[in-house]
Amino acid sequence: MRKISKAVITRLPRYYRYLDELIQQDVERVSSKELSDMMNVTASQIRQDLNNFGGFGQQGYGYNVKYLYDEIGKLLGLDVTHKMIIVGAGNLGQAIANYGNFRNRGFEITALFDKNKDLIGKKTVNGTEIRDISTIIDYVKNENIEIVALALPKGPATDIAEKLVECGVKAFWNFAHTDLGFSDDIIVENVHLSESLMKLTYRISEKANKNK
Amino acid sequence: MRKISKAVITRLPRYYRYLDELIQQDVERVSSKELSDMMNVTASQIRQDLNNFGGFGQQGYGYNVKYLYDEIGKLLGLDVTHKMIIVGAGNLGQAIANYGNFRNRGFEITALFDKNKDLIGKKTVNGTEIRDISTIIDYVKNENIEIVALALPKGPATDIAEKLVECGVKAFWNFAHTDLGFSDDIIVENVHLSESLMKLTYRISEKANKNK
DNA sequence: TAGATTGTTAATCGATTAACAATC
DNA sequence: TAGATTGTTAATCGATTAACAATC
Repeated sequence: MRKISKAVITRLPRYYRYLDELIQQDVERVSSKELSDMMNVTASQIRQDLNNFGGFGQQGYGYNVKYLYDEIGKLLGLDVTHKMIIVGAGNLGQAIANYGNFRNRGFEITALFDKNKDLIGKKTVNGTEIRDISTIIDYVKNENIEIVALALPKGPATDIAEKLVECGVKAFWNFAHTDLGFSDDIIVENVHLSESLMKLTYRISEKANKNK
Repeated sequence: MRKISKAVITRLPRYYRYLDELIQQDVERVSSKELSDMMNVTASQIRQDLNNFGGFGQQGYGYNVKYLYDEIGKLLGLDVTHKMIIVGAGNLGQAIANYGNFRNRGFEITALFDKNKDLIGKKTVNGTEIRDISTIIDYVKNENIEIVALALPKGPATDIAEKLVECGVKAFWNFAHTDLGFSDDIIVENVHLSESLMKLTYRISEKANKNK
């Protein structure tokens, strides 16, 4: 299989979302042209993207919605369970824990961790316990945690992440305002909120300058 | 000025972040080569990117860190104040309101809105009041709000956004799990958390398959 | 002046779009 | 069978990298 580009991978979850909507509308089949109209991308691109992974469609028919949805789900690793913990039980950590759909899609959030004694053992978030961050290393080892969400400031996030890498964690969902500089075999998916907001304000100023 | 590509715009906040770190380390000048080593991009790309906007450097010297930082800040619209409200005062809305640095960077969060009577008028987040969502239209008109952050489920988010567009809002920071299908003069910056997480699990499965 | 490093042009690479034969 | 639409090759477009003259 040839190397899949980042651009293609970024589009997969979006296809998945639109297919989910079609399923909810009881739509059984869809052509690349129909999907292209809904999603504002070219039909050509949809067909190219999908054919990176295999022939999911059928000439003269199009794509079976449910089948394509399931296949993309498999590509995205949503057919297996992922054990995840959240480090940092502030608003952001709690928001992640509460993001309802995650559980339905095979994500199992087994614990949150924080250093705040007022939270540890005293509060649950969506039924999940908040544990003492000093116990995280043993926990991760024993529970075979696959994904660690980092919802705490960059200093402590970097420290914790380094320790966790040493004990075998291979995937981080990083909300801290820094790039964790690990080697390529450690997967880091960044969510840099402030950078997203800056893209927004860039576009605002760009528009303002145009109207001058 | 020629059309700036999305890829370039996405990189600007990242340059900005690294320059900020250099300032904090009292570094005065930096060459594209040095920056390229720090950031894992090519020096050529840095020079190309910056030259879309003007000659910020000096041959034989490199770039003055503070000057370049300020110039990129201006490009990103961070030299002016942006009035923003947050719709949805759940964990995510509160997390956004508490994201400390926003205020320092010229973002003024003037209110949160929610439909939950237990929150309205009863709680403040980082000093900001939670208001009744039924009052949002008048508020936005009177207060001249520029950016609306949508931190609520897709159904209500879509409804509210449509009403707000009618009364003149031009920019949304959208955390709802949907693409708001507005015309091009409405700026929408999406933060699709679940799609980010799926990119992560894609990479996990990809790696697992490779090792088979 | 010599050395360093930008700004910028040209070359390469990769991604998107167009076109159409294959085939359901 | 005829019509529709995919899968796939070829053409185009755009973004990244390389190279080097300009210049501080």
